[in-house]
Amino acid sequence: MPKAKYDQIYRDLKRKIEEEIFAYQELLPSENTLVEEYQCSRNTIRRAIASLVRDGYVQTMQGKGVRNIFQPLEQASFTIGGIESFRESAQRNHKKGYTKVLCFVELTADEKISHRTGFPVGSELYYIQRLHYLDDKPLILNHNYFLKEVTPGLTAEIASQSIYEYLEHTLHVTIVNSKRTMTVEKMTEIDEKYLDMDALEYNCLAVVSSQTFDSNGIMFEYTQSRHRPDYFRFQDNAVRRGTI
Amino acid sequence: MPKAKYDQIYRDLKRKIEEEIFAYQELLPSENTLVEEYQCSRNTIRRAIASLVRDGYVQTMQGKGVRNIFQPLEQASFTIGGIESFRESAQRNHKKGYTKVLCFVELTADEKISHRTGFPVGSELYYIQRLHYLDDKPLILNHNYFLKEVTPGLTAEIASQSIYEYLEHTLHVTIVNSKRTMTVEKMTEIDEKYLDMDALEYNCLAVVSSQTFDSNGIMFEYTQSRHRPDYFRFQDNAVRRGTI
DNA sequence: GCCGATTTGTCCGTATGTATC
DNA sequence: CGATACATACGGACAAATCGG
Repeated sequence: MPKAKYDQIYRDLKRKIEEEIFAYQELLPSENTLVEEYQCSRNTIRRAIASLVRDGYVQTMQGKGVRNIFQPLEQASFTIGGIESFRESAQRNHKKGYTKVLCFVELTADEKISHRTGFPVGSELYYIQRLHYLDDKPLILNHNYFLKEVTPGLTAEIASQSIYEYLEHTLHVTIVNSKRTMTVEKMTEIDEKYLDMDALEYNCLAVVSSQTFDSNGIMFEYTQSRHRPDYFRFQDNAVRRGTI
Repeated sequence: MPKAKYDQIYRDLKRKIEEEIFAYQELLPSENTLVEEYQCSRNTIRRAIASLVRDGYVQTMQGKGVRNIFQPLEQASFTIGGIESFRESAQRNHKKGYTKVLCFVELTADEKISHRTGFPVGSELYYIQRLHYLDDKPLILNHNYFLKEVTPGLTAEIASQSIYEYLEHTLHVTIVNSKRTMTVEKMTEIDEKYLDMDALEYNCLAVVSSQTFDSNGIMFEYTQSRHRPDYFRFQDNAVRRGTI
């Protein structure tokens, strides 16, 4: 739980924007006004605002002010945002999810696995195959590779609950950074079977591959998530350099 | 051209990382060392480093240092990054691209268009349909909607070159923010025809929808880009809150 | 068009806290 | 324990863009 002042201000402003206390296209109070309001330095206010810019909530305009450009949207489908587990995503999307473990083995990275995942040859790994359900529909087929050295004691039981919860709360591994690549791939028979798809309808999947790093800068996870295309949605906000 | 000091330092460090002057997993010089080296304040150094973190180039570790986690990758296919035009992307990926204009009309947003694009009903728009080729292969079918008020004088001729170049250099519109959504959609007959696809192979497309804002916080562009799945690749870096 | 007030952008110096070694 | 390194926060100065009179 971050209790930094800039983070509290950031979250307070974010809430006010989401609750439309600031209207769309309206200017937020000036930085100096917010300094008075929150009793802090201007730097701290600016840091909170920079985070809102990165989220695509506001737009700063030199000489004019900070404009609210947040539009509440009907997110019909399952939306992927920053770094979060399936559980957290399910909660944020107000859905009930559960996870079935299809396979749980230990293995050593050979040349082929190394090339695919980015782990060095010889790394001791857990390989886990899981199916994520949302509202009783199988949506995501997940292939996880975890570095045993960083994630000792992982079990199929834990994998059926939340691996991230185990990592953060029991092992105190902190997830910091995640590099993701999104592509579209042909559906395999395995995908078809587990995701309950008809290849005549869709014959492709949305595939998200990610490498995740812990607070020591060690890559400890490689995951390939294969998503049902009709429930996949990825959101992003790009900002031209200069503001952050 | 940003000539801010923090931006120069950011780009210099980025270059050194890309050229592997700092090795993978190596620690960068400490902030205080960089303060000496670049003759600036610690805040300025920290700002440059924060940008590198956001790019997924480095990882900061309190009490330890800043670790280089950049891995040069073989980007076999066309990669999408931040905000950039097709032309810029083509150059970055070292490919030759050209653009064919399929349709160029002016229209007024009705209820349906408004709902799809986010423009208010009654907005005067340019609607442009374009096909982007890379190495003589049609890769992207683009549907653009531009707000006439912000982008006056747009022509089919300009659209066949670079609309963004016209906007930035002639109209001096500065693109600041872009909200994007990625989904996978069924291929239509139009897609199939123009993108030269065989629906028996792939029957889906990667679809990127984006709303783009100018420096006044006005949404002036809505674009839907329909990508050939076999050449589509989107990269992203997610960071847990706290660093930025 | 100019001037002054307002607002955001950049940069600096300093102090203190916290994590690592 | 002390030294080192990053994290947070403050306050101040000046630049650049905008707006109203």
